[in-house]
Formats: sequence, structure tokens, C-alpha cells
Amino acid sequence: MTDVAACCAPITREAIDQHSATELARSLKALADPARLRLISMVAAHDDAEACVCDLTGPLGLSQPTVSHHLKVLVAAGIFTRSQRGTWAYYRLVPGALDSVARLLVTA
Amino acid sequence: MTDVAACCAPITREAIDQHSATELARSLKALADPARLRLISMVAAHDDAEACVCDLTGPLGLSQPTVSHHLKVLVAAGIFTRSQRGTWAYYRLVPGALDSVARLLVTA
DNA sequence: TCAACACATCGACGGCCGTCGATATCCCTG
DNA sequence: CAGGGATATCGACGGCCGTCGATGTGTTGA
Repeated sequence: MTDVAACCAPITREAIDQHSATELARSLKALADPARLRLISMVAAHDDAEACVCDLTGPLGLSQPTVSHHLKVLVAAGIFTRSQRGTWAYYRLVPGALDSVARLLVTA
Repeated sequence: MTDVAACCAPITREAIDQHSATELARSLKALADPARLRLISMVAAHDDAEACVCDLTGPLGLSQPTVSHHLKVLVAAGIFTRSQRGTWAYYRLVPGALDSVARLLVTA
């Protein structure tokens, strides 16, 4: 929904306005959950850096609806892409998405 | 409380376990709020990279108890330090704290 | 066409979080 | 020592979020 993180200077380099703060907080909220962090890690580590829901539900130890919910949040945050092939839905990291967020936090 | 962010490889480089995910999520939760992001930015931009509550309440547009609450959260997360001098409490960024979190998110 | 499968959506529940006003605590000044 | 000012803590309220079971949707294959 928002790729706010892809534009500006680190928040410690120049003052951040209310709107930018809200947008960055939205991205960080999407990341600030153990289950979603593990999903990111698991997808990145999976073969071809891609995984379907069925690959993730078991190892994560959460119900299938809950996993789908977290994946939807990550897609909405611009961190994952979703591509449906047949019955399966494959999720993949958006290149540079995490880096954009990280760049806004760094102080150096 | 936790400096979990200061040790490991980026989450996209190797699989993250449940415990590490919880700890990183805790740090990210502390950052995932517009008011706290603006506090970080305002403190970093302030003279001598340091500010007291009275410097922050007005510009932030929130009540003094709420500002104190957010500052406490950031201190607990290891992002701010607090030093009391006389009646005033001065808050300052912990060097490298944000970078440690950012390092765990980066993919490159 | 029907059954089975993968996944999404829905509705509900419990808990956590941001915010505030009121109040307590601490420190300085006179 | 008394008063005032800066900050922290408390208690409460409303809203958001993670989780689940039940159900809906769409695709595959017999």
C-alpha cells in the first residue's frame, strides 16, 4: 500500500514530519511481530526464495488462517509479493523493501 | 532491557529462531509508533543531540504524561538513555542502537 | 460434474497499547 | 521549610491486533 520508506533521509539526519512518521510506523508495525519476522526469514531461506502457505504453516506452528492473515499484512506493507499458480499461492520478498526501511533507521 | 539486535546475521541470511524473532519484534514494536519516531528524530536534531521532556511536549502535540510514557518505552528498548540533571530529565540516543536493528533487516 | 485440496475471508474473543486527567515524587529557590 | 516547577506514576477508557474455528472460493483431477 505504501512505499514511503523509499525516499528520504534517515530519521536521525533531519527532522521527520507527522505524515512521514505515520507512514514509517506503518511499515515497522508490519515487521514488529515474531510470526511475521519468522515468515520473512523462512521465505528468504526457502528454495528459490519463494514459498507457499503449505510450506509455512507447519514450521511456524500457527493455524492456516493465521498464517494467511500475516502474509496478507506483509503484502499490504509492500514486503511480500503474492503470485498464484494453480491451487497454490507463492510468496516472495520484494527486492529492496527491507533495505528501504533499514536505511531510514541507520544513523551513520 | 534487551540488546538482542547486536549479535546476529540479517534475518534474510539465515533462519531465525522463535526466541530471536520475539526479541527483534520487541525492538521493532518500540519503534513502530509515529510519536516515538518523531521523538527519536527530534532528540537527534536537538542541540547537543539531547533534549528534556519540556523541549518535546510542545512540538509533539501530546500531553506530558504521554510523552514521558513514550520516552520510558524507548529507554526500556535500549534506544534512549536518561540522565537527570536537577529538575530536568535529559534523553539521548544510544550510539549504534538503531543501527543494530537496521543491520538485522538489511538483505545485502 | 463432483470430490478433494489450498487458500482466503468472516466473526468472535482476549489481550495489549496509546492517550488522557489526576495525582505523586523529586528538586530547586527563596 | 514552604512553594512551585519538571517529571513520573496511576487508573481508566477506547481501539487495535493476534489468534482461532467455521465457512466461503477457486482450482485440480477423476
